[in-house]
Amino acid sequence: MTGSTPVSDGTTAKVRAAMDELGYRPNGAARALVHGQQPIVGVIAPDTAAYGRSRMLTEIEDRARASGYVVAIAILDPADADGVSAAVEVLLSQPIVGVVVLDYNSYDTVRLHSKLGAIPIATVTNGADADADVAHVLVDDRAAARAVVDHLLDLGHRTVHYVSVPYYGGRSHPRELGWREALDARGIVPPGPVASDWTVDSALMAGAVLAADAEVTAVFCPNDEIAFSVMRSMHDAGRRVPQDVSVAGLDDHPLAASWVPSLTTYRLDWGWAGRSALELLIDADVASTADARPANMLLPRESTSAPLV
Amino acid sequence: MTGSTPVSDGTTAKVRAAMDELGYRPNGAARALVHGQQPIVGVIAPDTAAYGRSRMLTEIEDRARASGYVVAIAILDPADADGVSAAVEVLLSQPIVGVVVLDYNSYDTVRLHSKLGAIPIATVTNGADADADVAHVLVDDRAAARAVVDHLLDLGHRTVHYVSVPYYGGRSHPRELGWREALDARGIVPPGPVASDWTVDSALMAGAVLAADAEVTAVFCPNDEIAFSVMRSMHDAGRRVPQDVSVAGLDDHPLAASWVPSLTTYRLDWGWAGRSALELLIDADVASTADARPANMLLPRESTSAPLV
DNA sequence: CTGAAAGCGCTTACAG
DNA sequence: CTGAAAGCGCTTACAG
Repeated sequence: MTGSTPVSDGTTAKVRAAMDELGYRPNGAARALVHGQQPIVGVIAPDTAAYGRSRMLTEIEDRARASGYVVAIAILDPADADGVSAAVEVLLSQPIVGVVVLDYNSYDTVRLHSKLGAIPIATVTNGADADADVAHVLVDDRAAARAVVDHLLDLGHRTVHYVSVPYYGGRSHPRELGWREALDARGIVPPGPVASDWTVDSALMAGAVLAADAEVTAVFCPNDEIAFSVMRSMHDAGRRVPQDVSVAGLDDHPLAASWVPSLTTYRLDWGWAGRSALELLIDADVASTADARPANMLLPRESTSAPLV
Repeated sequence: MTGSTPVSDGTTAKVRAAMDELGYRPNGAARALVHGQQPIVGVIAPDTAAYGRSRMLTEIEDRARASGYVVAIAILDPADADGVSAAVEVLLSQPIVGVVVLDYNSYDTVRLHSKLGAIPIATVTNGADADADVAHVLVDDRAAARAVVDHLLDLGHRTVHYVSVPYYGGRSHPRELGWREALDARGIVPPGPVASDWTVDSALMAGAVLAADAEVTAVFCPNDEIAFSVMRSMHDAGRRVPQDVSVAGLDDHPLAASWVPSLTTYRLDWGWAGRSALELLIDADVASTADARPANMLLPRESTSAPLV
């Protein structure tokens, strides 16, 4: 069956026939015992419903299955350190091949555990905590944010406001850094960001705060979902998008083009990121991913325009 | 360690200390060999990015982890029978506890394989192919659709149009059946549905067809994502929602309330469905799920109103 | 080519 | 309470 030893055709056929007749299926656990490893890769991520992660998960699973691996998933709140530890324990109770981490925040926690168990990990990072010790795929959030803010500035806005979201260890999100960089480059002092989290309700409130400020003519949101809610709040406050306020997001969510007005955003190739991270784990031939670099791009749409004079 | 045999406290402590020092972790494969089963449950679903399924997956994983199970996922196009078979093989190469099927369409395929391997399965079904032989959680799509269409009719619309989507074996989707039922109950002959699939582009085209028909004053869409696109097409054609055309969806997508106009829809408790399906697999005490019945409900919002006279 | 032994890392009886 | 044997279902050398 394994093909490791020459066997006559007749015998092979007889064995195969018996297998079919009995519905025989090799026991993966026994196999794993011998090989010392299960053909399983773990994925750890918070909230896989968010657009980027859901894309990555889909592509990881697809790529893994193509190579005969099963994907085991743990979805957790990275803030819950105990929960993360427990989940890692459950995952590592199987002699799995490695773990793909789709969350920057729980990154350190997982790395800790991975060291304990010597389990390989690969992570998708936006650069903030890239670490030469850990295999990672880089998604350049900062450059993407800069491109969006530059677009807004190029349209003639004097400044661009930002909705901030919590980030790893109290640091600034790379998208926030990109926003600051773009303003700094033109000698503009960044206005104070309006705080939000990743929920719809919180984003609606942040949007209301921005809508109430007559100075605001352009808003950059850290992702498209937040931008949708901000546009809603602008509408509720009677401020037209883009005539009164331009709003831009980041990711290119599937609904971004359907929204009224359609959302200006920046496409990030999350599918590529997920796939590449997985290959880091199961492929020796890592270099092959280098030339598959994604075509990220700015997508100007209806939600942004020059400010009214 | 297993607690199956009495051991003195001193010895227990020494063993624990040694475990910590060596970073010992029991080998799950060896354990599984003895027990004849891995603490793994499989999940088979197409496109986990869609709202309902992403909710179910999240809850399934959460519930499974709480009981010490790992969730192994296979994401596949149900139309691809060979792909489904292959994925099931990969999944079943592990002696897993069972499989939760989140897709009505691939249901039969999986059942076939599950019979071969005698692997228990639990499925989330909308009633169309409910089968007493298979453990299932019922999500009453038909009743939900009826409630939405009734709402539209109650507002005074003479009829309600429908965007149809492909379904299992060429049959009508239960949401389509609910739509027909509601119209039939009032003696209204259902207008021909406009065909679409689950993609944004296809829904936009269906919306354009409906927008071009001056007779159309109310549209029921099989889910919220499609409704969003239909609203976009209405806008592009210069038809106002809800003044000229009322549009309603089904699911209560997180963005439904943020959309402009906010979308009238019907909340389905997908989290409950996923969780319950998993419990069917790992809990002997199935009855406990019965009284946890979800509070589904109609959510009238801005996208629907009485027709202009 | 074929057959039988050893061993993967555990758990469960079963003697002491 | 402690220690050592048997066996879970496979794969890999190793004799014939």
